[in-house]
Amino acid sequence: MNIGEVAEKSGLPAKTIRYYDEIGLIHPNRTVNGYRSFDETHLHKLSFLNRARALGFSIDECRTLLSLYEDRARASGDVKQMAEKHLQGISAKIADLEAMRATLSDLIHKCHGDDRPDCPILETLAGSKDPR
Amino acid sequence: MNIGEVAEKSGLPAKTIRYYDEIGLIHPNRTVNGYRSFDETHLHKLSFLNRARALGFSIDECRTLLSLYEDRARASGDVKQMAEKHLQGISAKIADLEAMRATLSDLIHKCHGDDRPDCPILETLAGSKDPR
DNA sequence: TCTTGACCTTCCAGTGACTGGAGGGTTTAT
DNA sequence: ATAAACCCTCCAGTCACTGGAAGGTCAAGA
Repeated sequence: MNIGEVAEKSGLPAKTIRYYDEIGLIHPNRTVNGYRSFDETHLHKLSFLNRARALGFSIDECRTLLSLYEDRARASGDVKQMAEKHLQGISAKIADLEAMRATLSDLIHKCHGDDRPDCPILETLAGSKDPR
Repeated sequence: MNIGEVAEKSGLPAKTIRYYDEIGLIHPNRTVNGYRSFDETHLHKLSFLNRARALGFSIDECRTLLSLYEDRARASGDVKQMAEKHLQGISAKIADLEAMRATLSDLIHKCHGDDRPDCPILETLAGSKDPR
């Protein structure tokens, strides 16, 4: 398979696949003309990467996950631990964003939003009012 | 005020304040020795920026917010519109992260997490099982 | 056979918003 | 006089791509 085909099948842009090659996440063969050549195993790995990235794992975490995946003697506990740590990070981000959303939503409700210049949003940002 | 003092008062690192100067968000004066010199107005703007950034506004959005703040004839509707659009972005991010969290949490529950190698997390990433 | 268009290649630069560090000048206190 | 605590600029790195330039390759049609 050339890069275009594997890109379509894996769902990853060709650019991204070249990048994954560059940073050593995958090791496609090369044909005589210099084109990258992918087999089913490569496609499988790329799909794996696509799913792991969609779950928010970093490239480094993906590297670890891939090596765990390829290690037939791995302990599922190792994977679970990684996933749990990652889950904590996601939960923390959600909490941050929810705090932002609450504050912002509150400010939006307080702002009449017409042609007049007085605006609780700006006033809060300026520090003249408490954001809660 | 020197940069150290205004950094402490505004809550922003000195490095960040230099960066904001570089990209033209603030325009401190300079003393004869070349040090940046800040007054209350600068401090006020920096605190404004700190709060706006904490609410997740991008630097470009902050630039707009600052100019709206300084425009005595602004319409609060403009600010509200910006804030609403931003709120939508935040809500979208939360939704994405919540979907990740749900999938990940489910996978974690399914993984026994011991010394044995079989692991539903890796199996799902590999595509052999449906993540729902 | 020639050409066109769709592939593929590498390399370089840019994104956002900082952050770290090197290398050096200034000020303040002892 | 010197040491600590400031301040300065400039450069490189972060993360995970993404866009674009400049050019080689291949398959199909006229």
